[in-house]
Amino acid sequence: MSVASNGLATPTLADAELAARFFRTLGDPTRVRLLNLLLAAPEGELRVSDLVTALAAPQSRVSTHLGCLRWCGLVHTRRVGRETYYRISDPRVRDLLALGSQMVRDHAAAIASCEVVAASSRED
Amino acid sequence: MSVASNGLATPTLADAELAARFFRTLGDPTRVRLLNLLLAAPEGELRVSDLVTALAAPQSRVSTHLGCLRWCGLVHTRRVGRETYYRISDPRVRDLLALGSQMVRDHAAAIASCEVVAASSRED
DNA sequence: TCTATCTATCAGGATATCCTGATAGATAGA
DNA sequence: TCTATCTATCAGGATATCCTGATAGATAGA
Repeated sequence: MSVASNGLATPTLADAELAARFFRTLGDPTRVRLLNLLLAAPEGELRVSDLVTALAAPQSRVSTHLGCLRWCGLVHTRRVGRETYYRISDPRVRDLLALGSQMVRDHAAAIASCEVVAASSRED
Repeated sequence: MSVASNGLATPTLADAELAARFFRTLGDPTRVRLLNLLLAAPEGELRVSDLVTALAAPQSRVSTHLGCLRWCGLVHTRRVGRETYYRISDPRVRDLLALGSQMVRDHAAAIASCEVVAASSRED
């Protein structure tokens, strides 16, 4: 990252690609729900089976998305016997989701109808 | 959105879908770069042609992504003759990108190698 | 040891997202 | 009026992302 003459950071293309990839990690409803469930968990952690129940989604889908979140460093795991406990690993995840949710509230109508990039050839 | 017994907000599925869609808006490197350029612009705004030059990207790509950002309410525009000026419309965009960049710095290695969901059948 | 349970991962297919090059509408200036 | 410029949008194709159902490995308990 370089610093422009106005003092603002100007990320490089590589920085932008990483940032975009990072935001895409938050760009799936199942992952958002998983993170919210973990953030709201009384002990701060839940097992895969708890999350499957809470989401009412197929176990394979839950595990795959948890794997994504884990790989990207947003959650970490603790294995006990045949169960795996998941927990948010970075407190900023909460801030990020809160900020996102807050903005969504203000732009809800626009975002709901917003097609990413190509807005034409789909009925949606 | 409902509020759980522990006082934490538990977004509904619809909320999660909106939030995910919102984060996907930030999930493309071209859009991240456009937002960063606008945030760093001296007057707070730039024309499409300025952005095309800065990104060294095809004009159609720049315009399409700007259209996406505009549609989702992150930027707004001002037309002067045949030129269009773009400007960040919500100050929280800066906070969001800053928070994201900060987290990326700490998780860079993981995120760089992180495949979203399906991690197997691609060489990348 | 044998069986049920928990989780991670794969295969195959569907859809969303993105790209490039071309084009059309509007406008400025000659 | 005529031409060059600016921007938005489209068509067609490529790739990324996601889904479901099946399966394999590990472990607990009978």
